[in-house]
Amino acid sequence: MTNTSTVRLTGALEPRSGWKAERCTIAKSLEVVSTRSALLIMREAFYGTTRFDDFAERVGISEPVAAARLRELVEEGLLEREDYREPGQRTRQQYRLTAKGADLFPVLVALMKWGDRWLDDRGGPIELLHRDCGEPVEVSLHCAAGHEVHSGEIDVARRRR
Amino acid sequence: MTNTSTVRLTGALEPRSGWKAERCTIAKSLEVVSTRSALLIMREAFYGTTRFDDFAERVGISEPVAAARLRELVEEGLLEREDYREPGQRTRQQYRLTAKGADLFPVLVALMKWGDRWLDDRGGPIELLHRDCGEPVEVSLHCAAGHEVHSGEIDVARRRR
DNA sequence: CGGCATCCTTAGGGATACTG
DNA sequence: CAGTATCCCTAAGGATGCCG
Repeated sequence: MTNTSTVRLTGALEPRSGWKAERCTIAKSLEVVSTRSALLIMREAFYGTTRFDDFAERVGISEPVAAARLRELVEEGLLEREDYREPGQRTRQQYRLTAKGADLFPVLVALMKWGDRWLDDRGGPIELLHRDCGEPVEVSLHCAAGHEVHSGEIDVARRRR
Repeated sequence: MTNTSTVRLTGALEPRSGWKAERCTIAKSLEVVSTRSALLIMREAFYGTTRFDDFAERVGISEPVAAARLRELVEEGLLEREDYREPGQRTRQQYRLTAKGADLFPVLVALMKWGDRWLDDRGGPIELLHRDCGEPVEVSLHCAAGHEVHSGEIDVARRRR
């Protein structure tokens, strides 16, 4: 009997078919955000942090590391750097989420929810609440027909086209 | 005006409140699976891979790295190692997903979907389909009341209790 | 088959000091 | 404030070879 948590590979994806996942977009995503510091900087960006020193301090990394990660995240298009000046103040810089960066939010929530369930004895320190209705926010897998789906109920196929 | 992609920190979470995210479960999760090889091994586990050599070959990592990551993932409880013997065959080992490991699936799907949208010009090489109805599988954020939610519509609060 | 031992290179990251 | 420069350490990972 096979593990009920595995997906089912169909069509041209069986292990002996020569499929090597070289175009795997999980791997591609990890090329961009596989480091702890990169994902924690993204977390801070979602929390509203925009300034260099705040990123370094709140993530708990040194300035050289913050500088390297921020530069890479800007190069990859997840953050954009802009100067701004409030009336009577000097020019400041800020890093802001781009659409590409903002779209990474489900990854962070999925990591947080997993950690809440498996790595914290009190279910995690914070809660995400839908502002409109106050209900807790969850991450889930579902199909286009609206059914909730688990890993064991999934077929994997080459994208047709 | 603030970035519409950021969440809103409420109550005792404002930047000057002393909140330092030291119990952050995103950070804790990344302690377990922040390396590329760990997450790609988990991907392979979901694809049904169970044997040492297959992990190393299909992930594209050397045996020493595969050995180190598999050992760590077993220690962390995401995989379990077991011996099995088919009738008339010699004993083999296999690595199987635990409940804790299987629960990581949404993280991998979220990474894959992000990569499909932003890092591949054809929307990604593979599709996940709900076996029961054949419809594509998506990952989404929603509240307990069933509303779809985006990052800009979320309040973050300390967990009450 | 399922590893481990050894050696090597590179990347991630900290500490400190310095600059515009 | 927003970094850069320098130095150092450790972790990630590849290559090769060996072993039960």
